[in-house]
Order: sequence, then C-alpha cells, then structure tokens
Amino acid sequence: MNIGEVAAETGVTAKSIRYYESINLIPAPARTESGYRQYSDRDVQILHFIKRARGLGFSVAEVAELLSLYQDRDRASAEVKGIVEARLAEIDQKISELESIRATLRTLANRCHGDDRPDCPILDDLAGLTN
Amino acid sequence: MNIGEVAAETGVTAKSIRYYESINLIPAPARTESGYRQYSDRDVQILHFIKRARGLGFSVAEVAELLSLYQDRDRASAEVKGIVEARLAEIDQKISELESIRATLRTLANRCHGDDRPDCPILDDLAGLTN
DNA sequence: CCTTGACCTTCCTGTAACTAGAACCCCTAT
DNA sequence: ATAGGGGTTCTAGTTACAGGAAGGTCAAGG
Repeated sequence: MNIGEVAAETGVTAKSIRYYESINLIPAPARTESGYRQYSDRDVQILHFIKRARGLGFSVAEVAELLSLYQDRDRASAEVKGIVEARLAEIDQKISELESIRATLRTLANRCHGDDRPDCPILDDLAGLTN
Repeated sequence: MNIGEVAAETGVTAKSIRYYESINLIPAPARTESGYRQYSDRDVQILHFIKRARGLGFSVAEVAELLSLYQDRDRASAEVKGIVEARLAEIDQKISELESIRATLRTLANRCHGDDRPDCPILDDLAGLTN
C-alpha cells in the first residue's frame, strides 16, 4: 500500500504519516524503485493504534511510550495503567479549570444585557473595575 | 515604571510584555534615554486586563478584540457578549470531549489489573483487538 | 574610581503537532 | 503525447511565549 491508501484507511493524513516517520514514531517503510513508500498491514495496524491513542488525547510522546509498551510482550500492565491514570488526572484537572472558567464567564455574560447600549459589566470586570 | 516592576505587579512576565508589544497587542511605551521601557499606570491597567482575559482562556487575538472594544466607548455590549458566548460554547464543547475521553479511559483503566503481569486490555483496545 | 550584581536591551532558537505550499517526479489511462 | 492524480523533498507558518547569549545600564559599596 502506498501512503495515500494508508491515509484513507487509517484516517491519518499522508502529511502526518510522513511527520511520524520523521520523528521516528514509526519506522521508515520500504520503498518502491521510484521512491514511493510501501506500507505493510502491520504498519497500518500501528497507525490505527496511534490514531486511537491520539484521539484519546495522549501526546505523541505518550503514544511513543504506549507503542513501545505495546511491542514489549513482557512489560507489566501496571506501567500502561500508570500512563492512563496520569492522563486521567490531567483530564480531571483540565475539566475543573474549564468549569471554573465557564462559571465565571457565565456570570459575566448573564450580567451583560447584550444589546446596542455600550455599558458592559464584562469589560468592566476584565478591567478590574469591580475590585 | 520599568518592565520588571510592571511584571511583578501584573503577573505578566517581562518576556510576555515585550512579546505583546512586538505583536502590537499593546502600544510601544516611552523609553528612557538609555533605552529602558517606561510604563504608565494606564499601561499597567491594560496589562491587568490582558492577564485576566488570558486567564479566562481567551486567545491573544480575542484579547485584542476585547481590548479594542474596551477602548471604544460607543460599541454595543452585544458585541462583547457575543465573544463571551462564543468562548462559552467552545468551553462546553471541550468539556464534553474531555468527559467522553475520561469515560473511555476510566473504563479501560478499570479493566486493567495494573500489576506485574503483561496482559493489558488497554493496549489491546488501542490496537483494535476489541473490534 | 571601580566593581559587583541586578536589571535592561536585542536577537536567535525551540516548543507541539502538524498544515500549506512550492517545485518536482511518477504512474496510468486515453 | 498528455492529462490527472498520485508521490517526493524542503521550507515556512501556526500559538504564545520561554530560554539563553551577548552586551549595555544603574545603584550601592569598598
């Protein structure tokens, strides 16, 4: 399979695939005589793995770690679970932050009548006039 | 006030202040004879504004917009409210995504015993073995 | 007067994870 | 032969700065 077919099947763009190769997240594939990349089913499977992991918000560095654990038949499952738990903690943290911001913005927005008059509690608050 | 004092008072680093100047988010301040930047109270107030808005997750581009609205005494409050509502919608969207990811990861983590044995449903799932 | 240390200046590089685009080559079908 | 839709490499841009180098400035102390 050449890169375009792999992109279509995995949902990872050709650009991204080349990028992943450039940072050594995936091995360089075989080439045809004319230089086209040729991917095996195994390569495709790995790109699926990457796609799913990225979709769950793991950074490329974390994906690299997960991939290497995936390819190590003897690693402890605790290691994998540790990465996932760390990611979960980050997510909880991020959600809290966003909820706090949301509450603030909601309050501000509700206090602003939002019509064609110029006075606006939102800007007043940002300017610190409420302190 | 020179840049260090302003940084200490506003919580915006000197690096960031210079950066904001370079992208024209804030005007270039006066300089002393030796070239040091000199900030007025008004400049400090604007940096406070920026700091708060950034803390609420507005992008620098959005902050620029908010600032220009802040400085326009005749704009309609609806414009400001529109920006805030848009940001709120983004936040809601982001929170949903994160909650969905969290649910998935929580399920995966719970199914992984996380000890020194190698079998791990997390990796199996990422690899697509559960499809 | 000179030094020391903290501060300031500009400029360059690096970050994350790609995307866009240029310039060019290859392959297949008509 | 040519047209299209692949593919190739390379460079630059994105966001919002942080780090660091090389060098000028300022106030205090010996």
